Amino acid sequence: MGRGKIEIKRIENPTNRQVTYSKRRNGIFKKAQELTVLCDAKVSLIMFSNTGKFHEYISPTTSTKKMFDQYQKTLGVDLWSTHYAKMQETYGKLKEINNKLRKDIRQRMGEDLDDLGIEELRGLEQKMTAAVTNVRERKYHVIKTQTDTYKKKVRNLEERHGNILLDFETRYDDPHFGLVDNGDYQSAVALANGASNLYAFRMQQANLQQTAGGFGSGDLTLA
Amino acid sequence: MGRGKIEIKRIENPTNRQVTYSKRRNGIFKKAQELTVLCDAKVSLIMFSNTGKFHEYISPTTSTKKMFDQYQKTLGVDLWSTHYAKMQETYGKLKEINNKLRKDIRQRMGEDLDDLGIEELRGLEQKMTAAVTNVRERKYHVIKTQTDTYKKKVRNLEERHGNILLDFETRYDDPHFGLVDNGDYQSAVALANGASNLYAFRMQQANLQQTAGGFGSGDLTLA
DNA sequence: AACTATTTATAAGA
DNA sequence: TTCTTATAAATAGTT
Repeated sequence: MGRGKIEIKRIENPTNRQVTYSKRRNGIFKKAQELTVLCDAKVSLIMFSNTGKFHEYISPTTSTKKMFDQYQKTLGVDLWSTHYAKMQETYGKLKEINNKLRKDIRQRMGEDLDDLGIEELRGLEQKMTAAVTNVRERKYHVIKTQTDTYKKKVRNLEERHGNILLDFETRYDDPHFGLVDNGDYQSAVALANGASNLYAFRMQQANLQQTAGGFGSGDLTLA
Repeated sequence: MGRGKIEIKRIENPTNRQVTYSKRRNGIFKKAQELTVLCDAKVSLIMFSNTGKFHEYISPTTSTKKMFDQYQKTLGVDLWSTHYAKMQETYGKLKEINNKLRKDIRQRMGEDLDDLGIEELRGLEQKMTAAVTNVRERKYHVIKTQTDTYKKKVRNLEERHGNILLDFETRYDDPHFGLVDNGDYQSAVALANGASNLYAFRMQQANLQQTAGGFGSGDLTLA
């Protein structure tokens, strides 16, 4: 349909090809639109030129996504559905695992035991007993570690106070040294209350060791 | 392009519409194919008639899926990606939950306790101890139930055998009755071995009660 | 991008 | 659906 008949084969001249592409693209789009209107059809027409240029016609009554959904539905399955199916499958498996894990936990919580037989119950009890032992041991370990830490801190404190007291006593022997300006208020008070209180003070610190054996989280440093 | 010019508007006559659809469909497919060849383009043409009939043209150098991937790539993003992303997100959450559940289980198994503080360990131990108690109680319950069941069965057996023996003894008193044809082989043997064995046989059945107190799952019915 | 000779598509009818 | 054919529409080559 033109000045001359053409053979339907690739147009080698790039300019010609481009021009023909442009003209025929318009033509086919018009046809698509006419078909849509005349026959009340839904048409999706997507084209990429050999240079990668994108053009599309889509009937106004639909959308490209709808067309593709319908396409997949019509052709039964594939395209993305396999991907979808795999995702769904994965999802299902994850959920299943999730449920099993939850059930396991519930049983370890002593619930949902109705469908366990005696052997299973016995095994569960055994495992749990062993586990409790583990937890208990770990607890003791942590307690011990923490206690040791406190012990060390207390020992450190005792040492420092011992030194302070020693220092103090030394300075006490030296009447030229200002007492209160030492800056250690407690030591000063202790001194003021006499020698017996010095021991009490020491003991007070030492007693911390036992108190610290508990689970308070205070940090034992000098104020 | 026909015997008469037509207005581009929906063809109301269904037959005419169908005929036109068919003719023009061929036409547009031919155009698409020519465009593909002449201009080295990629064309995807998908159509649904108003009656839902599906037809498609796709350039031989590509595929519908490829066209759609390219379509999505060209138009930036979306279409399925949002759906995908949501699924991926859901997966992530499920996986995370599963991991937490697993960790919980591991801790209830007495493992992976390193990052628990004393309070947590103490709580865990307490919960587990309570749970073990539950399991143990359930176990005892099941054992008791099963034992009761066996007891009943045994009692039933004893009764039946008591009756059989009684019956047997009665018949034994009646010389007109054929012994072996009774069909009860054991009873017959017991008889053959004398009265003391009758007692032993009775005891053998009674002893089942203790044996059945264990956890064998055999069904205690007469052979 | 416009022109136009010519080919092609197709509306109506069979 | 397919064929036919008069006519409308598309477009190849040109400007």
